[in-house]
Amino acid sequence: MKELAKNFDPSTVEERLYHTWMEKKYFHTEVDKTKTPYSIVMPPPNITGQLHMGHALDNTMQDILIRWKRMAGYNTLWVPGIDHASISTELKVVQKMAAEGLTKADVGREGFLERAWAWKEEYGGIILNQLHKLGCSCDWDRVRFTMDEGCSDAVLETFCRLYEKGYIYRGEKIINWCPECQTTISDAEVNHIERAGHFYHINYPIVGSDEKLRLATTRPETMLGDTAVAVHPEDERYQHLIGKTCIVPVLNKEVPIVADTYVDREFGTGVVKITPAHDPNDFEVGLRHNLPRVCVMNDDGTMNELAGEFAGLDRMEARKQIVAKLKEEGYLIEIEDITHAVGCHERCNTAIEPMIKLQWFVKMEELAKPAIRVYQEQKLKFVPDRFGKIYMHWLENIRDWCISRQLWWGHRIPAYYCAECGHITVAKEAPNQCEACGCTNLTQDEDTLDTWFSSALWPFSTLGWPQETEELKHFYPTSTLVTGYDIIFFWVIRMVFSGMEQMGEIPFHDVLIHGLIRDDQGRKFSKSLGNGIDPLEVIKNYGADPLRLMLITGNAPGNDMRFYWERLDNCRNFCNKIWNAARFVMMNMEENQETKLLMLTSADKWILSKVNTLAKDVEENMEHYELGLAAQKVYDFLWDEYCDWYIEMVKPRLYNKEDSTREAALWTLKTVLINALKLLHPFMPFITEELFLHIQDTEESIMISQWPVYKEEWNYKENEEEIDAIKEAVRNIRNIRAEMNVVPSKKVHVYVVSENEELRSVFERSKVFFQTLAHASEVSVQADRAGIGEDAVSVVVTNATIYMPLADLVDFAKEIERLEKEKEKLQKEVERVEKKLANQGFVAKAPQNVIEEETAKGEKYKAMLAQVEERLAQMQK
RNA sequence: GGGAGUUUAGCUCAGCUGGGAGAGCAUCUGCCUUACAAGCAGAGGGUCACAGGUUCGAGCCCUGUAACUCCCACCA
Repeated sequence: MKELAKNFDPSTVEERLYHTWMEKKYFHTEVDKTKTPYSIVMPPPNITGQLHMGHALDNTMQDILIRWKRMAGYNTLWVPGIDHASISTELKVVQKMAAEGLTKADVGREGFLERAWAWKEEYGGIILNQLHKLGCSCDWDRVRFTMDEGCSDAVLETFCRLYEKGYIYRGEKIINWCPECQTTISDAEVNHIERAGHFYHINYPIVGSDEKLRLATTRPETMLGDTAVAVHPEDERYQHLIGKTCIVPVLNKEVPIVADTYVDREFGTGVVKITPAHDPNDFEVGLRHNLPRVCVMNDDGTMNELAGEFAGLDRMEARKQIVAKLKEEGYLIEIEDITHAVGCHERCNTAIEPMIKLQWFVKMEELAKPAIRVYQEQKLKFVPDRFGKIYMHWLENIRDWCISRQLWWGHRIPAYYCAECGHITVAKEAPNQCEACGCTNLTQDEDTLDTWFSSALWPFSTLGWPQETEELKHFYPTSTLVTGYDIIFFWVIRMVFSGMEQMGEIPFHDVLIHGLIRDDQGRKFSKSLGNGIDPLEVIKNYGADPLRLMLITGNAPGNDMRFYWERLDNCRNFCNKIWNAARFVMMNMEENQETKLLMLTSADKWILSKVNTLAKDVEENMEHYELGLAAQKVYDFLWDEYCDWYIEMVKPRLYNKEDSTREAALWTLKTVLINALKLLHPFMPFITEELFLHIQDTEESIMISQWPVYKEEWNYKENEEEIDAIKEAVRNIRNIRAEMNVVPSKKVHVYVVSENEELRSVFERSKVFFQTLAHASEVSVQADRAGIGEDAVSVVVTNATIYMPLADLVDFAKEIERLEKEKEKLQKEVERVEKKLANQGFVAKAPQNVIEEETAKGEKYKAMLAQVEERLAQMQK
């Protein structure tokens, strides 16, 4: 048996153990139809990112589930992977090129893609290696990338299928345009940020009248694209103007005054300028009234030639100059300061410009229906359930998904345009000729797909789809998806409708949602605040196990949590605690033990019973995804019950080599520890494995050992009660001693007086515990207080009174005072119970077991009260 | 405008289906007891945001109020 170091040092074990696990292929899975499948696909981290606390939490949770199910005998599969993250990566590569003085135009599409792939090769693997450090037990033989051959095939297949069914279409619609990134973005990528702005009140003169229409706008530059002014059809103030025309100032253009219910009569003056090319609502109004669309902006956010004298100016500069001109010409009435929500690109925070462009869309209405249905039918379950509402709300209000991006890094849209007839051919393989006119003059669409288009297929593309692989048949639908609530819109929803459409089945049964990790002040981790904490740094200083335990405990599912170094200290200390407990057990074990008939004592049976219950409780928590509660229970068991009580109780038997129950103690120490380590393994894989290997003196890993289950033969209820009585007595003695400042080195004679014969025999057998745990010099168990001097302090426990002669230390008056207080307390308890039991409603309606419990409590307190009273009577004599 | 979450010990948070309030850290006291001072033994500290209601019984369920946080949303 190898000696253990005095303290746990993660750095010496983690790398070695992980290496062994990899070498022995413990993470690898083959389809095994004899076992129940349990599968998880990892939310693929972006190749641009680095491992942050969110990843650490997300993957720890997945690893816990996988390790648990693996030990419990399931055919477990955890597929790791990475995401090409089209826009983020493209921006990174562009930045990198900029440092070399190059632009995308300089290197061309091919050259750019070469650089992007090089980026992927360089950085893509880094984050996956970081997951090794966390201890993740994913099947590394199955690593996938959203742009690898299989995933790309799945993307093309999906695109073609959706196109054939009419779900994908190309259309000229108003989209979100980022002038900075020069691409479209989806609605989900727009953040509405409250910003200070101005409300510009402007007069639009009516043609053929002296009247003016007063209206207000936050974006005066868009008036250059105005093609109408709208009022509510039932607004009495403007009835006479409907159908007339007015003049757009500065531009001096005549536009119609239309009536549309979109206008809110209550808001502002009830008059709205209509710019169909630059506002989603105006676009709709324009459709209804057949208005022309005038786009006055270039892709880079500058004004175009239709902006007349403002052409070439940036939109913000144009705004200033237009306002100046309005003022100069007397059209500007007022500038009001307001704060309003401005749509911004989540990647670069640039204010997005709604623009009309010809883009590719996914028609969502029909696709959303099955996704709604599976939730309603409870086939898809969210944990915690409240996130299901967010999911539903989004699906019920879904709009068509703009999927084309003006980027190069990504899946290129498989649409080919005919130069002769304009026909669009959509096909997985580049066609040789136009399917309409047969000519060969075809060019492929320049755009790529939204990065989430491929992520949406992840649960089945990683299992081989569109091929009908064994893996796909066996592991789809996957079991659990673990992800943060911030990604439900982007990803979860799209996976569900994609799964339903392509596979005809949900992609996963349960969606386990977690919150965000924040800093100790509750702020989000962010680069600009510089408050980020690198998980690798934590692992280096504390170890992966403490980090994992810290992330998983002390926080309710779905809630955000704060990162506290103090909690990490505590988790590290816990590691050291169990390390030393194991060290203690091993120090006492001998080589070549003979297997003797085990003589289990009450203490042994008590702790076996406890670890047995623990297995049951942990299992139950795990099944409900209450991972933190499960971990907490193992923690409490090991520290409180096993270390602080059991090990202390067992020491005398170990130190006496002649003790006939020594073998039983060692066996129990080992058995219970092994069971607890197994229960802890999913949470803290490294330390549990290291200790397991040492204690068992084996090569066989804990990660493929059998998960503990509840055993009826370890149910020792009576022994539990017995030890509980001992613990109560010991605690009370310690309490008194501490209160009276009796130092541990001062041994005291302890008298236990009880009328209960059975209890006396329990205490009689347990004298040693009073000696070791309560520093008793001698223990006398008797039926009455014969022989106990008057100078004793006393304490009342269930069915017994304990006396300790402490002659010089006892202050009679104080002692009486203490007992009076105790009496008062007990009287209150007795009253409380009696009142409850006298309540007819309670007796009639409360469940039987509750009534029984209360009755038992009442009797217990009454007995204790009698004991206290008796003792007081003695003292007052 | 709609929706969700939070409010429990000095701090950060648990508390699973309603049956006498918990942890870690911090504070105080005493211990270097041959597994662990990253430890052991003890102590103090909470009208569970507020107001009603349901119930024999509410931190937990219902209604309302307040404060904070987040998400969604086209009010120009």
